[in-house]
Amino acid sequence: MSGQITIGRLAKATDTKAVTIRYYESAGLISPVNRTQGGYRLYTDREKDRLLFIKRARQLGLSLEDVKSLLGLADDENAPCEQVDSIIHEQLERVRSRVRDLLKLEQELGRLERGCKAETIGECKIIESLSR
Amino acid sequence: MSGQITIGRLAKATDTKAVTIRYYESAGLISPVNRTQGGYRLYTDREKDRLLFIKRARQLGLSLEDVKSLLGLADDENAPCEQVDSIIHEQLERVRSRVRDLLKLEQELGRLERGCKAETIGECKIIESLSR
DNA sequence: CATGAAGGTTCTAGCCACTATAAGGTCAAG
DNA sequence: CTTGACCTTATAGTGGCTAGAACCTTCATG
Repeated sequence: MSGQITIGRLAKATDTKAVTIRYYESAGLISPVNRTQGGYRLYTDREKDRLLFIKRARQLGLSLEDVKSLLGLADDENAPCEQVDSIIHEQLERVRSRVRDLLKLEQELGRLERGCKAETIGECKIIESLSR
Repeated sequence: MSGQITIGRLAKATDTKAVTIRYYESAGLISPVNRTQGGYRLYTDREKDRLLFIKRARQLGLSLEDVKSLLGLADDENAPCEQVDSIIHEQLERVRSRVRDLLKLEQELGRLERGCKAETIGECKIIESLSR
């Protein structure tokens, strides 16, 4: 029961930045909240929960678009969770494919690194590989 | 000895897009070339080689900034190749660290995927995890 | 030599998810 | 009432392109 807090406190409480919270509002992930007479945004636990949800989803590497979908889905208790599953599944596939690509890259970079025993650019195997 | 070619032909020859080549020029990776009377850029093998160098470096995941440095270094035969090595080494480290992160993500996403046997959002373990 | 298609030119805006900066207004404590 | 921490909006920038508009050039045809 922390009552109403300003954006800075919410930022601290959720380890986000105030600008990011405002950005989420402008992007439609968090709806506009009540303001003080002076125009300061006032947040409640509701927004804190929502922001933490967003944070956790972002930590899964999901796009804001996907996070937005999840937030929408989360609000309808009786809807089937197929779409949730497929968002997660597709993300998993993206991650797996990215890992495969990066492992190939790691191999290649490793080969280059080990291959170069030169002192000067003229003899450098790395520059040589890149040049053809 | 292909002589002078227009941007579209260079693009085809290097599997790049013309806009990308112009972008590289504006970014300082390729220097401005001679033009026809009508203003068409005319490229030679020199630029073709340079572009292929850029492509290969980009395939290693290097930033245009790093590619630019490599191009600069490549031009000085007698310079030590330390800096080349360190660009590659740092990229390798970035890739390794990214792989580690993505593998953790894969674990987490896999757990979520396997954990959800629910039919509706109300019982969905994924939404539950994200909600706290 | 005229025409038309294919391909070139510059410029501007958009993508994503922020980050940075400026110029100003509000709030609470002392 | 002043101070200083915090808030406000607006604008521009990041990287590495991509998309589109409006216009101009080139070159193979008829």
